[in-house]
Amino acid sequence: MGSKGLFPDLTDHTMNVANTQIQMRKGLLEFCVLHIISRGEVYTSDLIEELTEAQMIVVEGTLYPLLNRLKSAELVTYRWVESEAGPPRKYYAITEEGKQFLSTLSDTWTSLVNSTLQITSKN
Amino acid sequence: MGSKGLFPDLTDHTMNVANTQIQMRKGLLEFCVLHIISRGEVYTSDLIEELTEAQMIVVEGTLYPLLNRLKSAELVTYRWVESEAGPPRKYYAITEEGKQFLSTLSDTWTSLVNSTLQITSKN
DNA sequence: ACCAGATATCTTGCAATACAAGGTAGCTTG
DNA sequence: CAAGCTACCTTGTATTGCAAGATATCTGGT
Repeated sequence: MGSKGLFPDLTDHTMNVANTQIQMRKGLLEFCVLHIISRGEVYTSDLIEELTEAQMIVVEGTLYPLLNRLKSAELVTYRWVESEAGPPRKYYAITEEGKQFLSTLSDTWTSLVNSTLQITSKN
Repeated sequence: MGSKGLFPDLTDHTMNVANTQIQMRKGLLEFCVLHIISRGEVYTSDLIEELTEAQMIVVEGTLYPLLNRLKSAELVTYRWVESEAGPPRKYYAITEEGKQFLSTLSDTWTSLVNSTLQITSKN
């Protein structure tokens, strides 16, 4: 939000709903992706389809780096599978380490929902 | 997670639980802070106290920039109030614009909870 | 052989922001 | 008037969602 120019930043009221929605989804997206993968092998288009069905829109530019991070952290693995029509696909599966991580994330998510409820239910 | 050095980044398994917890809270923190302010004038220590009670830890270095962003976006206002013991305090109150914003955030939050539930309840 | 289109993966650059750490300043007490 | 507390603010770092575009594979029509 910083004004990096020479002038006072009069247009810097950029805190908008869309931006906050993005913020809210961070981390949650990782949680959901890991959960979907934990249910069985999927590739990227499968993930996008299920996330979109659940009203949680995600684009490729977001998902590929996220999957690479999960892979680097050894929370998921993948194997190449040839497609009947088109280039080969990376099918992702969860690791043991990933399962433990997912379990902790579930607890964190439950806590956050409860904390938010505690605050927003006050009047 | 990129390896920026000359060697393969063997130590780059930095995707940890704490990090993801931070991600999950982004945006949500703004939502909760705005909600607390909407219930009546508070200053920073009040906010920290209530957030801590709800297990949503936050430190000053996070909260002050956040409050300044809310002020710049005209979602909240503040007035100086002298303290009986110590330096004066900024007491924050929500604006009409802030109330509308908060209402939209509530809807977003509800949607996200439902989306996550839809995904994580599958098996 | 070749080209167009569809599918799939990956990369670059930008913007936003939580946090750690440190700084400034007012007030009270001994 | 020095020490300690309270309160507000700033700087630097790391992370990451997204837009936009690049690369590569396969199929089918000509």
